[in-house]
Amino acid sequence: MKRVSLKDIAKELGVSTATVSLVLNGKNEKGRVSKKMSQKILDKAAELNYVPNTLAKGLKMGKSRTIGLIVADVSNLFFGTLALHIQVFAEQKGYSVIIGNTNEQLKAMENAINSLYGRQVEGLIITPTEKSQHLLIKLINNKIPFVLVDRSFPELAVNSVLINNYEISYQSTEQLIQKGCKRIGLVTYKQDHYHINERRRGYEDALKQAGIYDPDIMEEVRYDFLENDTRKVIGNLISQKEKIDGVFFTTNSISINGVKGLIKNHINIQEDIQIMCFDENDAFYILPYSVPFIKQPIKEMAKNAVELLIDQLEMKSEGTKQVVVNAELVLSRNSI
Amino acid sequence: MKRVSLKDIAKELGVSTATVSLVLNGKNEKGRVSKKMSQKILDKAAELNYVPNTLAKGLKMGKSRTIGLIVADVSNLFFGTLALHIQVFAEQKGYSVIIGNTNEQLKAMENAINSLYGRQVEGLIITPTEKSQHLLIKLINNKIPFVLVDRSFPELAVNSVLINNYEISYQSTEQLIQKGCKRIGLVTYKQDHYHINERRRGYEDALKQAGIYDPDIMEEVRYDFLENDTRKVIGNLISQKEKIDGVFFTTNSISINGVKGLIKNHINIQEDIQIMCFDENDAFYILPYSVPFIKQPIKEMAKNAVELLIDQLEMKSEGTKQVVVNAELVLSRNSI
DNA sequence: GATTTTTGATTAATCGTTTAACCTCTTACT
DNA sequence: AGTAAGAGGTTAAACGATTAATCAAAAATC
Repeated sequence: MKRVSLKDIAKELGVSTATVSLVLNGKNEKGRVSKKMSQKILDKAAELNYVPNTLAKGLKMGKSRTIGLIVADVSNLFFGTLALHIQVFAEQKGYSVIIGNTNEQLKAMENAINSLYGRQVEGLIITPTEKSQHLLIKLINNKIPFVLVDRSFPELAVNSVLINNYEISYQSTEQLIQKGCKRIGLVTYKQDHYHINERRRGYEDALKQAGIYDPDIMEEVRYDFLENDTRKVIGNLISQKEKIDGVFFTTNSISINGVKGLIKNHINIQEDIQIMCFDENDAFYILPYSVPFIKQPIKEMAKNAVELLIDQLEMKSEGTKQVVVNAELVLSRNSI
Repeated sequence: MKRVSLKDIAKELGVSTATVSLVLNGKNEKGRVSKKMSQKILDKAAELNYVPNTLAKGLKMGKSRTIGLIVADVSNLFFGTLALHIQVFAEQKGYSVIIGNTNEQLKAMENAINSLYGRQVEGLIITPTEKSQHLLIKLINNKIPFVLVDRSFPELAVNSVLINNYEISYQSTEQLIQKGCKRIGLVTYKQDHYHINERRRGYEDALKQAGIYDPDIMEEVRYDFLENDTRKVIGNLISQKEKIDGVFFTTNSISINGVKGLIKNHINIQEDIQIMCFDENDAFYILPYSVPFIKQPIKEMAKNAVELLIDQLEMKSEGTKQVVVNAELVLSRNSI
């Protein structure tokens, strides 16, 4: 079925498209179009089921009312939830969302940016991949508004929405210490993401503060070999001559795999070893022992990212802004 | 920064936009444009960082190369994963994805359809809400190609990608029976979704076949009061005079809440009661006992949905097609 | 040398909207 | 009556791209 255009309505009514456009956009101030005609146009539009062509409008107006969202990982709950919340908030503000995916690949991020740019997005919300600073700088030079979420580069003055990675990690580690842990291991990614490193720094500082810092029980795993590497480092950790009594996992995926590894090695979580996990997971509510974890306020992050971006787009705001939302330390399973 | 258009390149080179367009689209067959000119245009385009305006092109060509994705629930891992896989497959085929969200609300689904239609999507992939048949019929009348995923309406001859809900549920229930369960309860949604009811039917038929069917231990929960209702019905189930020894949960969210409820009531899963959960969850890999569950092939569903839709768009296929992909019964936690 | 072909481009219309500028009647005012 | 103002529209250009039709000059053919 051919789509109904302004022209179709105009033709049926014997008026010009200008008149129709004026009426349908509520722009007939000062009685430019008569009541009667207005009504006829409105009626006809409804009758024909007219839906304006957003592309044409966007082309003419130079505004697409679309924002691009570039996320990292297809199969990660965190990004999925973030994406869908962003969509909801954006829609509330009258913007549509087109998504792009990087799979943590720099090249894919570049492609996504170009593709979305070609689709005339007015701005971008991005969870940048490692070493993507130059792409962001290009965006800045081209004056394309964007907001980073979840991750950022401290050396770049850009809009961002992050959680308090350092602080919450420090506090979480302190918790373990308060519980009596003396040798707290770490499992983190081997990479160069600021936000992950901040988590590590928080952990390290808490240990130093308590005087129990030991680099020997800090392990790194590769993103592309997460399962195997985690299994391996868990093995390392538990076979230390001086037994460890706690572990801090710096991401969701590491937490899951770390817990799996501990269980597989018949470690009794909470009795033999205390753990602290980054990110929420349904599993933590279900396990027969209480798993303390750091809950990221995903919805709030989404909200802030959308607002920050749209403020930029609508010129409500100048300069860059760094928003930090607080993660929450969930100790007891009061939800059960 | 003003976006670079064909016109800009043309002006700088002193040629017409037509020439530029021809070259940049590789349409200069039969030597319509000279080698030299071609190269100059290509170079200039690269120099100016030209990115074609997909909106303008779409307007002109009557093809947006965009598909709309309408999913149900923001915070559900299943849909998030589905959405992102669909995006990846669509991109591989040269299509962008715009997402809409229904939150299981009929009105929101209608809005989403209109919004996406206005954005000239060429087709839609939809997880339809309850009672949305009339919206789909409208789509059919307007000859807008679409594919339903995860859910469908058996009375409508439409394209769909579903899993083998009935069969896998039947088999899963048989498993419980084989394990020796004699009284297997059910927790499902109180609603009118065909796919969920098929799951129930599979469960029921398996019980009937085994001669242990009992409507008294089939419970329903409301979507909007999932947590409370689940807690309540779990209470009902475990306080039956004749003790139940198994439960079948028909969705992911019900499974999670159901397990929570059982644990809260100090039921010993696997010893006191066998369970069977619909949908994968990290939790099931981590629990100290093995939780059998039905794993949906989300990626395959996404792939099929995208292919089905694009075949329609590109006229490779006529009529409607119902694809059924097989879910997998995961019994042992061999992943740990 | 005249005509045809080929080469290498341009012109102009079009997609669906928007909007500044213009036009033509009525009606009102002095 | 003459003119200004208001009412109610229309015209036409523009957004950025595509493409059928056309054109001019050079090369090839007879």
